[in-house]
Amino acid sequence: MIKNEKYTIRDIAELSGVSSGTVDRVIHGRGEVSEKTREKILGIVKELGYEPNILARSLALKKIYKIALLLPKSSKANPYWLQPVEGAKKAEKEVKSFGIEVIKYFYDFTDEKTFINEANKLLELKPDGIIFSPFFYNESLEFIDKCEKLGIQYILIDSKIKNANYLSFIGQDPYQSGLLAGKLMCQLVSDDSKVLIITISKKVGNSNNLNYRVKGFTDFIKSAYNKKNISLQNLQIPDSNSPKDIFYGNQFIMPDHVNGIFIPNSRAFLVADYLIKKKLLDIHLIGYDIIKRNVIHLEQGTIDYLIGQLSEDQGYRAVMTFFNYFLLQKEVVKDLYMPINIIARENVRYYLDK
Amino acid sequence: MIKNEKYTIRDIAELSGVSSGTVDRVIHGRGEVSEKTREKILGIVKELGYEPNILARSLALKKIYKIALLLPKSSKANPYWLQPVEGAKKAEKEVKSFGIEVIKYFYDFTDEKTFINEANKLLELKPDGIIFSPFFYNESLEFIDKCEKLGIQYILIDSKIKNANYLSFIGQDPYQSGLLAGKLMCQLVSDDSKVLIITISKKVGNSNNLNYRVKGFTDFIKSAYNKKNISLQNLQIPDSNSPKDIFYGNQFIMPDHVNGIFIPNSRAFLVADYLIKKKLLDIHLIGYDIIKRNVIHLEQGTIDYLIGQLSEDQGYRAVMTFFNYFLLQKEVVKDLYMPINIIARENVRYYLDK
DNA sequence: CTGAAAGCGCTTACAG
DNA sequence: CTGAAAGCGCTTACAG
Repeated sequence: MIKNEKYTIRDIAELSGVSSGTVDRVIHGRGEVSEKTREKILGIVKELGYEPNILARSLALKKIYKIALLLPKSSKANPYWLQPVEGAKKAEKEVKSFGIEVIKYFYDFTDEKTFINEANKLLELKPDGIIFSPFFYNESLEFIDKCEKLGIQYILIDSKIKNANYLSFIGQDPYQSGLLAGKLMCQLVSDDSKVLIITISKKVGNSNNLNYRVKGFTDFIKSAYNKKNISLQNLQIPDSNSPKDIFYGNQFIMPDHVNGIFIPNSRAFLVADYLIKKKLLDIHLIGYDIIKRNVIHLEQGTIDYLIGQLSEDQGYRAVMTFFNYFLLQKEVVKDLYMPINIIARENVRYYLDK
Repeated sequence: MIKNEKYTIRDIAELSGVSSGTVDRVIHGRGEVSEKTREKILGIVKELGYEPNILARSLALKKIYKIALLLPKSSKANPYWLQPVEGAKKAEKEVKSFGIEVIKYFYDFTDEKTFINEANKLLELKPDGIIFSPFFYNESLEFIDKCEKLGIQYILIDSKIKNANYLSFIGQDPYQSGLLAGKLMCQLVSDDSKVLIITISKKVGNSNNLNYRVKGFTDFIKSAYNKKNISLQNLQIPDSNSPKDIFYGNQFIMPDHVNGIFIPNSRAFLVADYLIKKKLLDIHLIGYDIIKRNVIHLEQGTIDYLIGQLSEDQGYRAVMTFFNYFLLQKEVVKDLYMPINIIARENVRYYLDK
C-alpha cells in the first residue's frame, strides 16, 4: 500500500487486520492489547512512517492543557515583566485552538510571602505545566519540590536554578552579558578612566543574575583585552532605602573623575536622570533592558548602550515549548540561551513592540 | 444562550433557526442566502463573538496551500541563503498539519536567466503564495507583474521594492544598519584615523541594500557625532574580477595608514584572511552576516563586529505570515523590520543555530 | 482483548 | 434559497 497522501489510522487498521480503536490503543500504550497484535501494528506504523494527524486528535480529544504563569507583578517602576506576559499571550492565541490555556499569577517582587501565596493558589488549579521565574531562591526551591512531587512539569524563565529538574530553562547567560558590557565600556572610555559599578536594587530576591553580570563585567575590565588601564569602583545602594529617593533627593554624591558607569539591572534610567540633573553628561552609561524610561535616555544619548533581550520571546517560547511537548510530543531543548542584544540609539526601534 | 465554552456553528444555527450549512454559507460569503436570514445570522455571530474552530475547518477542508520559495542557491562561498530556507522549513513543520506546504526553487545569483527560469517554473505550479527576494531588480519587477496579474500574493524578504503591492516585506533597514556600523567604527578607531569602505561583490544583482549600507555608514562618519576627524576612502572591487583571486593572489594592495575597514556585505572574511596574511592585525574590521567564515574571524579577533540578523527568522516569519493570512485570516504587518543585531565575540554563540 | 459506533466542529455535494 | 447527510482523522465509552 503506497499512498501519496499521509497514512491514516484507518490505513494502519486495515493493513493490520484490526479496527482503528485497537490501533489507537497501541499508539498510546493504553494496554489491553495482545502482544502479538501490538507488535504487528507497531511494525506497520514504523514501516509506513505513520504520523497521527494532530488536528484530528485535538478535535476529538477536547483536552485543555492548563499552563500556569507565575511572574513578578509589573508596574510603572518595573515594567520589565510585562513583556514575557505579552509573549505568553501571543503564543496562547496561536495555539489556543489546540487546547492550550494560560492562566496568570502575579506576585510582589519585594515580598516573598506573596510569591508563596500565589504559588499555592496556582497549585490548587492543578495545572498541566508551570512557567515561572525563580526570583526568590529559597522559596523557589520549595515550590519546585512541590511541583516535582505532584509530577507537574515546569519551565524556568529569566534565571536558572542549577540541578533542578526543569523541563526547560529560557534566558540569557548573565556572566557572558557582563563580559560584553565590559567590552563596550572599554571602547567608550579613554585611557586611565575610572568606571563605577552601581548596584541599585530595592530587593533583589535571591536572584544571582545581578552578581554574575557584575562578575562578567569586572572580569572583562581586568582581562588582557583592556589595554586602557581602567580602574573600577563598586557602589552598592543598600536594600533598605528606596533607590528612587537616593537619586532624586540629594543623598547620592557622585565620586570624582568618573568616566563610565555600569548598572547591572534595568534601573539605569535613575542614574541617567541624576546625570542630567547634575549636568554630568560626559559620563558613559551602560545598563540593561529595553524599557521605556531607559529607551528615552538611549535616544537622548545619556545612556550609551543597553544590554537587552527579546524578553517577550521568553514568554512566547515557554508556552510554545509546552505546546510542542504536550501536543506534538517533540523533544525539548533543555537550556535555551537567548541572544544577548546590544542596543544603541541606532537600532533600538527594531527591538520595540514585537 | 450563554456558554462557558466557545460557541459552535451549531449554536449559531439553532439560535438563527436555520441549519449549519446556511450559517457556513453566510460566514464565507458564498451567497445563495436571502438577505433577511443573512442579516439575522450575522447579528447573532457578532453578538456571541463566534469564532470558527480552525482545527475543524482545516480537517474538513483538506485544502493544501502551496507556498513557493524562490531564493539564491547557497554555496560554501555564499552560505547566507541557507538560513531563511531553514527557517521556512521549521515553520512548515509547525503548520504542515493545517495544510501549508512549501516548495523550494533556487537560482544562481550570478545569472539573471536562472532567476527567470525558476520563476517561470514556479508559476506553472500555480502556488497560493510566493516568498522571494528581489535580488535582480528588473527581473523582479517583471515577475511581480506576473504575480499580480495572476492574483498571487507575494512576500518580499531581505530587500524591498518600493511601491510594489507585496503582502509583506520582511527584512532589515540597510541604511540604519550602516549608521550603526559607523557608530561602532567611530568607537573602535582613534582620532584622525583613516577608514576604508571596501565593496566586494562578484555581482550584486541590482539590489540596493549595499548602497544604502554604505550611505548610512558614510553619513554617520560625516555627522556631528564623530568628533574624531575620521577620513573615508572608498574602494570598489570591480564586478568583472573574482574577489577571491584579488585577495588571495597579490593583486590587492592595502593603502597606507588604514585603521579601520567596513565591508557592507558578508565577504568580510576575505579581507580578514588578507589582513592575517599581511600581518595587518591592528586594523579594525566591521562586516555583515553571521556566516561560519566570518564567525571564525570574529572569535579570533580579526573581525571586531558583525552586523547580523536572525535571517532564519525571515524565512520562518514569511511562512507564518501566509499561515496567519490564509488560515487565520489575521491582518498582516506590511513592513516588518527585523532587529539589527550587533555581534561581537562575546555574544556570537547565542545567534548561531537557532 | 477487540470492534462498532458516536462524536469533536466544520464543509460540501446533493436534493429539493 | 435551504436542509440533511456524509466526511475529514482521531478518540472513547460501551458492548461483547
